[in-house]
Amino acid sequence: MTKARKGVKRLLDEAEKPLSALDVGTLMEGVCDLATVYRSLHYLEENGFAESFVLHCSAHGTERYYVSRKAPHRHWFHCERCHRFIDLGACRIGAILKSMESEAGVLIRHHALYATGLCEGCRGEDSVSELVEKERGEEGRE
Amino acid sequence: MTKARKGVKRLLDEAEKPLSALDVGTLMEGVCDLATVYRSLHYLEENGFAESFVLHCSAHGTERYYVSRKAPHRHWFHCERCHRFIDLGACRIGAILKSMESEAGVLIRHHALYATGLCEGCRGEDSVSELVEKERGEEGRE
DNA sequence: CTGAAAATTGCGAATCATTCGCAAAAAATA
DNA sequence: TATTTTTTGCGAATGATTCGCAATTTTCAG
Repeated sequence: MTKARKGVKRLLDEAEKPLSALDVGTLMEGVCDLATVYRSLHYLEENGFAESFVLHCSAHGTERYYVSRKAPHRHWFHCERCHRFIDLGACRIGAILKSMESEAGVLIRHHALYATGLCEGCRGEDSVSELVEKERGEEGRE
Repeated sequence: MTKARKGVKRLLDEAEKPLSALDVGTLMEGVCDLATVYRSLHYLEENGFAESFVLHCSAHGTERYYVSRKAPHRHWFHCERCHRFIDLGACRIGAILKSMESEAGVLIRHHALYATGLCEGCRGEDSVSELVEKERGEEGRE
């Protein structure tokens, strides 16, 4: 494994949250090129060292996020207000996926689950009423 | 509601699978511009008529897919080989999300769950052994 | 070790999905 | 029906990601 790949792998292994290619690119500044970061992420994902999911948020647009597969598969929450990831713990939907799998007659090889909303710190009265109000206004319209 | 938005809404309401902006754009050909399709999709999502998730696949790259919110929330499977969507049925992870929500102290307002793998038709012996073999080779390497 | 042969990088130029600016056209209102 | 407010078309940005290709590293056989 080359220096670039080792470096990217270590970043993912040590990260306590999903990293975007750009996050990794910034952390690898001076070590390797951004194109190499992308190629390394692909390499790591194809070889079972990492996995990714794509998330769209107002602050960062649509980006693909990577996490190490060193630790057991888990799921993430993304705050719509402060745009931070919060760990939702280990995957608990294995059984449900199994039954969906057999009912639909498919072979599931990967899955992605993430939730979005407001984190503990961001759901102060202001933010909540603000959002609820916004929603009320919008849903009402034709 | 304008003609363009009505048209896009009807397409989503009648679709039996998630549609990408490009899918919608093609179906709206001659009716309205692609930029308007994007704007209409945003309008529909913001106003509770539709919801979206982002999926990356080898055939179509990273695209955002939209589904109507007319029918109850459901989840989808995407075949890695024929790249078709298959309905996995109504959402069954409400309770799990609720517990994750309280454990993490967050307020979940949306979630996305999808699975990928091989659909019934695509997991013939050839394709499966091919994939398994590919994986064995890759996972082994350093 | 050591010198190919094979695989990976850097860099800059594409791509691709998506968004924007702005004047023209359509819809909501008075 | 005139007027104000929104939306649309079109073409030009953007932003993330990918590609081509020569230069550089790695890997490997000897």
